Amino acid sequence: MAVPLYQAKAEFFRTLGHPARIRVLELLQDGPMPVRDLLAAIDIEASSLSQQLAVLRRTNLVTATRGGNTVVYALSTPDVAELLLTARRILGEMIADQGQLLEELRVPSAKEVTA
Amino acid sequence: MAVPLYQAKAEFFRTLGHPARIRVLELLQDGPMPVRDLLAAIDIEASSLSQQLAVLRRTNLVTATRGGNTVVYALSTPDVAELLLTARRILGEMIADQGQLLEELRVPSAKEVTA
DNA sequence: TATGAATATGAAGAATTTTTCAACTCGTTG
DNA sequence: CAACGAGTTGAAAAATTCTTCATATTCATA
Repeated sequence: MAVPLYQAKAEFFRTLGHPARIRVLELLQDGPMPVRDLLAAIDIEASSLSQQLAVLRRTNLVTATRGGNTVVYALSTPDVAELLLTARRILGEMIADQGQLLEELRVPSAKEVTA
Repeated sequence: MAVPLYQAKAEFFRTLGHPARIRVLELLQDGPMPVRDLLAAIDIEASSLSQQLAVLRRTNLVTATRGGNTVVYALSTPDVAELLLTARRILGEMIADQGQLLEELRVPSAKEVTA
């Protein structure tokens, strides 16, 4: 079953399209981290985190290695960090533009974006 | 209702996570294009394309301007093209790695990726 | 103005993805 | 070896997203 490239791309982006998964990737930018720590940082049920980690593993965005009792995750390539950076920049600009627009229109936003 | 940044990011990626939407963005990289042409290029029902265009509009990734009887779409910022480029590169590398792995293992892939 | 072409929208059902909960695997330690 | 802690997995229910189809809009033109 051949998968056209544009569909592969869509799948790729879709795997980035989940809050927990994004957070995991961002945490891993600073280096490998055991599940325990991810769990502490993300505030989500252990089981749910595992599921999302499984998604990231399946798509080869991260790797997991078991050390004794704990499992340590890491980005499988630093490129991911770069992609996140680009996305962050674009999002920043888009939000800035919107903010500017809102400013111009003097309309209070119903849904503000914070850090 | 405040939206935390990591959630905004997830939403952003999710809107890229659909084959038709990716195709639209890629087609628009070469410049603005009327719906008619998008429709001809994408092979999807007109109504369905409209829905996806609406998603892209809502997230401000594209802009639509009506000229007489036709509506022309355009990327709202060239940054989007850059993001797609980065993603394309990463995907290429990831697929290459997988291909290499498969090669090493001499295992035929069940699901090949083509252009 | 009536008709037609291009595009958009609303709503219902179909399909996918998330969440949740119980059960399970692996090492560790008592 | 039994009991425990760390993670993972499977399956069903809950939530979201897609497709589809009928109906609207909007402009052009007969």
